[in-house]
Amino acid sequence: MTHTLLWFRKGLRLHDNPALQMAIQKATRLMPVFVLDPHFIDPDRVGINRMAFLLESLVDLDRRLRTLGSRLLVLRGQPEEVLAHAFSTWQVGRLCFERDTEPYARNRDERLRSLAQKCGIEVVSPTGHTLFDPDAVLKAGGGRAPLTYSAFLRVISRLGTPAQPQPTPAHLPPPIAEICESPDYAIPTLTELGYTDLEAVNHRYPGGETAGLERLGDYLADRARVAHFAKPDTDPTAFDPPATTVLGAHLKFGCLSARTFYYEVQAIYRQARSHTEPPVSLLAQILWREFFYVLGYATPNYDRMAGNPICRQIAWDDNPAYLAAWSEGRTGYPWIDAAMHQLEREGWLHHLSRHAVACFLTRGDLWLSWEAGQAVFERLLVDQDWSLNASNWMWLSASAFFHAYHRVYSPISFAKKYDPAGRFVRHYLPALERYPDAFIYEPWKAPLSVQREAGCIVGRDYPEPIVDHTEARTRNIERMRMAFTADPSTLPT
DNA sequence: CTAAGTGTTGTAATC
DNA sequence: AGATTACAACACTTA
Ligand SMILES: Cc1cc2nc3c(=O)[nH]c(=O)nc-3n(C[C@H](O)[C@H](O)[C@H](O)COP(=O)(O)OP(=O)(O)OC[C@H]3O[C@@H](n4cnc5c(N)ncnc54)[C@H](O)[C@@H]3O)c2cc1C
Repeated sequence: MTHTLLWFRKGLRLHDNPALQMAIQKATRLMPVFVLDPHFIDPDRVGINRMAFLLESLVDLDRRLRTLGSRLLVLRGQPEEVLAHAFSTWQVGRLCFERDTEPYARNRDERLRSLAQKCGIEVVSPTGHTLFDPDAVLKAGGGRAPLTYSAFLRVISRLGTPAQPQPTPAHLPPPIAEICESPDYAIPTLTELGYTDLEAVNHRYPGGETAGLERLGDYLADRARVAHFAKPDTDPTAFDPPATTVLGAHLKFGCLSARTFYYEVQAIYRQARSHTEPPVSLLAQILWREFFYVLGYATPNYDRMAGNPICRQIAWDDNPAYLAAWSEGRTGYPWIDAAMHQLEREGWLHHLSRHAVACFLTRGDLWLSWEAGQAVFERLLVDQDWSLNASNWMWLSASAFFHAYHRVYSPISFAKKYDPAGRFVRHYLPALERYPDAFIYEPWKAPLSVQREAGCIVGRDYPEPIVDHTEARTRNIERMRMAFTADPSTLPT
């Protein structure tokens, strides 16, 4: 007779879930638990779209558990406290949870592990979130995380292919009788968690395993698009529908298994006459995720410049007015502002839009720290993912991985090649809706008569550009050059 | 050790 | 119109 507590954190799914598989091996009673940790429940730090996505994912998980004779039990409070209580009241003998390599999680899980062991509880914590065990990747790389993508691909090729996805169980052991129908463990509402503006929930694809698998199926149905997917050629201004999968949040919360994604794409490649290759292919995208997960695992202070051995040390400015203008989408550059409004409204941006706004904030125009941008993304992105967010911010700010700092995105010309008529800008910045195409990316250049005609006067109804891009770009490339020559001692050894 | 090859995704001017 | 080039010359990996 074994009472097993299965602790869901990420990995909010029943398909390909190693922790679940191990949990049911010996269990006579299975208690599937999610803990509402106050650390993650904070309307000031977690945007409403991501919280809504999480709650949808929990509702779906509960529904799926119930079809297998089980249910989700939501506990509220510090994980150590509420789980310690659960261990004793439910006579738990075994604790299973998916391994999480982020620093907060490693700390938390270490404490939980020793607590459980003190209570004589067996702890099982398999890898399930990534394609490979990050320790196995490190070992294959000689104990270091590769710093280039191609070196990373070589290293993982030594590991063979990722483990095959595990099937969804056909039935589950029930929880102990007293709590099967108890209303005490219900999934909360947004209001209960302190969110007030419920109208603002506007993410495009709902959360949950069911929705994630469905979205994957829908995207993969266009086999030619999958086979010929080339990331830099996808259109950042496409929004209805977006050009890429928008599966980031499902992958981050584990509603969708990375291995399932991997093998489903492989299946299409096998039937296609030809397909694209890394680094641009669709399969390559899930490998980028893997690459950055390993780096985040192996690198100290990964989400900061200070004390981060792979991050170039740069004397960024501190300018709260610029930062506010950027994060609130009022820089005076319509393409940048429209993207920031899309981020705020929907919690998602195309990869190249992320490039554009990140470059603008850091080395391109405003010369502000990537950490400030990371914090804004962390709050607003539905697919916010600790390793990926930090990695990509370092990339765009030329702090690590990427060094061709004279390649600066233009906030005027870049989006024009995709969307000369400015559909994207008009959609996300309705104030500019009636501008003629010729001025949609540079409204300040429109003659006053045109501005009046369009019903939007620059400086009154829409801001003047906060910096002159051409000047800022020249100056910042020079500053970059100095940062690159100034301090070679900060480079990794 | 040195040296050559390589690197997801820029822009603007030019032919 | 699509490819080529200047811009200015970097870091990491591997031979
Ligand atoms: C400044 C900046 C911050 C970012 N922050 C995040 C973040 O917090 N969370 C996040 O998931 N992605 C982040 N990205 C990476 C990338 O932009 C998104 O993963 C992608 O745009 C999400 O859209 P999608 O799911 O349609 O991507 P697709 O192109 O459909 O890719 C499928 C999946 O592959 C993975 N992937 C794709 N591109 C990358 C990449 N560059 N790095 C790592 N994994 C990748 C993601 O899991 C993604 O969902 C960031 C990029 C930048 C430039």
